[in-house]
Amino acid sequence: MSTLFLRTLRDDPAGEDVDSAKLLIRAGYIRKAAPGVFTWLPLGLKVLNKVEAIVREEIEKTGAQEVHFPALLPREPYEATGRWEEYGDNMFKFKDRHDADYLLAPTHEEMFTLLVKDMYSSYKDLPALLYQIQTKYRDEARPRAGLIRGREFIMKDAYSFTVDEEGLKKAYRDQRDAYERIYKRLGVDYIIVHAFSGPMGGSESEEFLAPLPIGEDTFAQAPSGKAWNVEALTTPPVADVDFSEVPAATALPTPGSPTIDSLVDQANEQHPRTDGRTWAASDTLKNFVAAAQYPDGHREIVAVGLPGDRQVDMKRLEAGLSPAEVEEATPEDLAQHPELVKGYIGPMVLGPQAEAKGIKNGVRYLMDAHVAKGSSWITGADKSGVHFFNLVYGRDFEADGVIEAAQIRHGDMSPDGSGPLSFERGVEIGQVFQLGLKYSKSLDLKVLDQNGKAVPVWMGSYGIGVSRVMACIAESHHDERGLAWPAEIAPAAVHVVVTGKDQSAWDKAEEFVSELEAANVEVLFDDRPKVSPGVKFKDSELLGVPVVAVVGRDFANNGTIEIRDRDGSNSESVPAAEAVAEVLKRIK
RNA sequence: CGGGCUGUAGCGCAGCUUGGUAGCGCGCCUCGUUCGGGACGAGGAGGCCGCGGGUUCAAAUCCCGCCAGCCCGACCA
Repeated sequence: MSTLFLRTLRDDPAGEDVDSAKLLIRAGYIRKAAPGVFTWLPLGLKVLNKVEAIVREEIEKTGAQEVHFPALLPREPYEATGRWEEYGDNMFKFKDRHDADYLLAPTHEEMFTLLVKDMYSSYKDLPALLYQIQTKYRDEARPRAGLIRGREFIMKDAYSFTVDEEGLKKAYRDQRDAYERIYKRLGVDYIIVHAFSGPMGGSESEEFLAPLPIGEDTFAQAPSGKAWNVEALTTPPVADVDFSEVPAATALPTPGSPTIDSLVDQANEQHPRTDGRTWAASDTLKNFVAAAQYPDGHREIVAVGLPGDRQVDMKRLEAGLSPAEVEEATPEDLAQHPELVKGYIGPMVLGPQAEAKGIKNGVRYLMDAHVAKGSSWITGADKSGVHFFNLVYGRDFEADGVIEAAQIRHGDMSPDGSGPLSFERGVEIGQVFQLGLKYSKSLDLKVLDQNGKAVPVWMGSYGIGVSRVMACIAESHHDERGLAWPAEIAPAAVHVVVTGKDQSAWDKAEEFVSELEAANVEVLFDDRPKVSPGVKFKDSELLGVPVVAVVGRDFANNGTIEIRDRDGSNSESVPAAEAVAEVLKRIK
């Protein structure tokens, strides 16, 4: 360490929000170069390289071959898949001196697809499995959490190319298994959640999340142990309700009730129930008007019916209307639909009812999956200050379809019916995806099958956020004194500290380090002269190497070397002659 | 993109209200003492006080503009 390029900091850096970023900077592993952009220092690179090595080793075991694309790419391939536009401001775009458009790749599906298209044209060439470990760029609106959400980050991305869906499923399975091995070896906790595949297209997809309170993704867990990304949650079918006793629907005055709260108050005041119960928000049906903007430029107005006691979850709604981007209908949107009376919008002017009445507004009416057939509602009567009571879904009105739009709450039934859901936060550290034919179709990747017929290739994509995983490990493996790396990725196996002014201890430490190195043990040797023991101990805790060996006072006094774990536990003083064996025992 | 806050030595910060020699802690250099839990003494190096303009005899400090960073929100395969 006397020559290691390192400067540890005593104070937390200003402006870092998460422990992993603070500690990695303080311990001299990384340095911030710009928001969301970091410089890797020798110790940080060591850890990163170890993470990469494990990822490489396990991915190679699946038969994947490593390639390396440029990060700097021309516009054309991204134009072909529509992502030049779709990525929007999140992609770093710029022009070269000839005024040609370029980008810093946020992802490489296009390039992999085109590469295979260039080189292969027969079913005999497949399956093919390629991967790279690459720096990716995304111009995040707001980078945060250090390496966890940066604008430049390192990712392993792999792609499978197979002639049929069965091949894809097998490749998917293989990668998924490899991911489990990787995360286990890295010593990072993970949970596999069912994911919505989003604008990437395709069908089956799972995310690997590191459960961390600082995570930005919320996932739901069922008692069965299964987990879902909130966007991917489905509501289990709700049983039909018997409405034979429900009286005919009536439109009643509810003056000044444009909101659910005011409506419930008005209903209880003006039209109290006779069964002793009071009206509640859950008795009302709220009709939310959304605008769906499709990639082809088409804008559709959609109404969604959902129980009044639930909020609209825009992410889930958007997932249901994919690939459209969804926002609440603007005043301009509503101006085109005078039949939609703000605050009093009801089913009777929407979907099938509208058509039956001859209102040709083209507004699709989608029902949230929580709403049971046969359930009766208080809902808008399309006139200011008037609501329907006892309007029954399936008797008085119908919908054009069912959608997942309502916010999921703690305690809701899980999709597999195993019990109530609970929620936790996590950081996405990997994702496996059955892309299907999306990219092969848009980029025309085909091979000739046995019959000489050109067929599109089935693709899968598999990503691991390498630098992000490292940060997650730092995030979950530290205490108030510093980092505490799992042995597999620690920058060294043992941190040897020499203290005191006794020359024999310094000589012994040198010898000890040589012996360890001869035994193939990676050593971080704190041989800084004129640095007090306290500083060296504090730094050893900050740096987080799992085993610490101290050659100092005890050696001078009685020839022993103290060996302990990073957290100070399992401290033992062993005769110098046995110290190497003791270290080997611990790092086994 | 909206709201809030902050830019002063390598790092963390004070000074700004009330204009007048630019400070503290850590780190760094030299000498000596110390040497198992962030040692001590003495001496030292290091600043376009974010940038530009204005007010003033005089601006880190007051005014205007810009830029950058951080936090909350929007956004986020």
